[in-house]
Amino acid sequence: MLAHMHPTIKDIAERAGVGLGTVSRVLNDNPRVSETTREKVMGAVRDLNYVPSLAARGLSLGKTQSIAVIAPFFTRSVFVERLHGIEETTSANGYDVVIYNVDATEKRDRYFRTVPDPRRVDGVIVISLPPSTPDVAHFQRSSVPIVFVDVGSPLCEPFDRIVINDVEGGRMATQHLIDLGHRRIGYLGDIPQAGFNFTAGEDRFEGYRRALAGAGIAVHPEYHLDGRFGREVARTLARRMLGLAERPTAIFASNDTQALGVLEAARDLGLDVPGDLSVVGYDDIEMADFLGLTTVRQLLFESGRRSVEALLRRLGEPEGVPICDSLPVELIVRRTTAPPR
Amino acid sequence: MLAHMHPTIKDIAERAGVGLGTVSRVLNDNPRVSETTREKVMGAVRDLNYVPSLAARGLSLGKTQSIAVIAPFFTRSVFVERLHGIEETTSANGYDVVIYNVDATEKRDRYFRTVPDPRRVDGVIVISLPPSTPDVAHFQRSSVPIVFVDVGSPLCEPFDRIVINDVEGGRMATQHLIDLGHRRIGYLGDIPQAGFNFTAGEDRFEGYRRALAGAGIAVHPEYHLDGRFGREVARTLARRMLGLAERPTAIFASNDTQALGVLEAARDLGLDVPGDLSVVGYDDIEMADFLGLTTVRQLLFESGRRSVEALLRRLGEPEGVPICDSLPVELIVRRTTAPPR
DNA sequence: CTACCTCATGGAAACGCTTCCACAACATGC
DNA sequence: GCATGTTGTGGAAGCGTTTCCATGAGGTAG
Repeated sequence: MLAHMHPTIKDIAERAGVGLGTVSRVLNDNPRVSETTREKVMGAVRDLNYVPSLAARGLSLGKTQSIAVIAPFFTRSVFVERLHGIEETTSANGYDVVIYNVDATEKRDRYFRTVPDPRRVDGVIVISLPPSTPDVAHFQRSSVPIVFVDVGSPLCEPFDRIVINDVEGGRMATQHLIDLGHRRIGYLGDIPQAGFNFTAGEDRFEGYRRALAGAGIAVHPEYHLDGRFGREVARTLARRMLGLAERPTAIFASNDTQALGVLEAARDLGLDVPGDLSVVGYDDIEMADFLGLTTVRQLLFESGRRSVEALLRRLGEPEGVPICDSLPVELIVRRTTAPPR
Repeated sequence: MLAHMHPTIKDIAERAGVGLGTVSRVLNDNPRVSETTREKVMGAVRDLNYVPSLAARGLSLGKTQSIAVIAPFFTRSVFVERLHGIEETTSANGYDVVIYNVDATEKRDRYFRTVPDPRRVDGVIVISLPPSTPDVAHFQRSSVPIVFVDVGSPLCEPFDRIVINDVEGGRMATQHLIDLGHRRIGYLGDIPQAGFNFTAGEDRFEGYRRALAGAGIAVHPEYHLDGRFGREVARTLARRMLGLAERPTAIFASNDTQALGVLEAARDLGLDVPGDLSVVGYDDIEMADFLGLTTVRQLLFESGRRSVEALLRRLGEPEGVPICDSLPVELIVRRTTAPPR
């Protein structure tokens, strides 16, 4: 017995003594089927353990029941959390998630060109990767709905997007330090990784700049350093900044990982945190809680969830003005910030 | 102009002035095509910007060019790292990765039943989730190759698998403490999350047990506590263990996250690490390095890479004895272990 | 009793690909 | 000169769905 073979609607039709169309109608809840035949068919479906072929349905319908996620460095907690929200919402709605990890600009370009294909996926979520003008033109030609998460670029305005108010987050972090009485406040950012043009860093810096301006504090160029993402680089840079004759009494790092580097640098130099140095991070990754790091929390999981919802909405309603969903940020004050001595 | 429509091989055939079969042959590098027609076809492919339909090819060939990963709690760093290795290797070989995150046993059961379907994916990688006997029967009936990663269960022997020598890892960690002169060594494990039957914890405990036995140290029941995965629970349990009249001078936690909880407990109780208490973790997640946590490193990324390689091998060679690839573990000594006072 | 709807149903066509079979054109061996 | 390859090619069949169209059965109204 070919018990392991997969039955097709033809097998079901034969066993139930009905036609192919009828089986398909039953499976798709078409009301134009009598109750008795419906039951006969459902019986055969159970008997033969029928499972429809997604590929065949996809071919016939032009739908794949799967959505693609294009994200950079998906091992970083920030992306993992977003992906988590995406996965949960997607699976709850009967879609599959296909992940495309971008660890080099060539991969991004390749995925941007090949993934948004209606025969491949029903929708695409792009995280933190701003497209170029040709990319946008290509996306618009494609009939696949695209949602951008955490991409501030104005080029994305024709598409649905979930944005984070990073300017506000940067402002809040900096204002917190100002409110504590700090005047010499350093900023440690990550360098827009060659060609990636992440915008979050710049926005957070803009918030920092505005907060200082609002308090009438001049931006001291030596208090602003950027480096490649990662703890080690941040540690080195922070050490340099803390070695200045008139060193800052507080440092705002544009993400928690770099904030850890700052903490290490402080430890290296024998500086007490928060006594000699206040430190604020950004993202509120798990480690931040463990270390008592003051930071700015963003709704990562939620951003993933909403991106899927936006996609599903767009699938039902292809036309219509693009929505822009802005997520709030929140300052989480812990033990690495205090008034300066 | 329907410039945005996707051309089919029929369009290519017409434009190149050849038949459908010829186009297909060119696209599949069939040698039975003359050089001149091959060039004509390739020209048409470029002109029309042809991209083949995966669904159609899949339907015709019974292949999908995608592999599934079924993993529990994929936000935990351990799984993220493994997934990273999987994604990288998979994309390098022209396959797509579809992720199925298991956060409840029902989801695991559902995925186990529905995902290993040759019409859905070409292969399946299961991480840390031991199957039941009926599951195994179902997997064997299915024609989809399956690779298990980090599943010690003997039920998996009919399948390819990548295993981690967790017994040895547990032994190494414990032996390290014994070598330092500790005799009162606690063990903090994670509870086999209701129904999941993760085996790693038990194996690590077994290693702990053997190391003690080898040194002629009796296992003290009060020095062994298990709790749900997570820092907070571990913190509570560790506090309990450290509150004993004769408290342990060292604790081996079965994973780094729980080791963090132990560190917190020590902090709570004003115990100096490693002066009053030595702590060893397991996994070597990023935080371990930051905190100077002594731990056991396993090759997470590598385990992902190898699982894909095993799958690809199996796709080329469906029959043949299942391979069992055992990955080494390594003790990383940092600053949380020292001889007892 | 006839004309006309409605409802349930069967099956062909279409989706875009691969593969197999048939055939034509030409070369080879005796 | 004829059988016998060999090579390149075209196109039909098949993969498993959905959908559209045709049909027959039964119901209702005149």
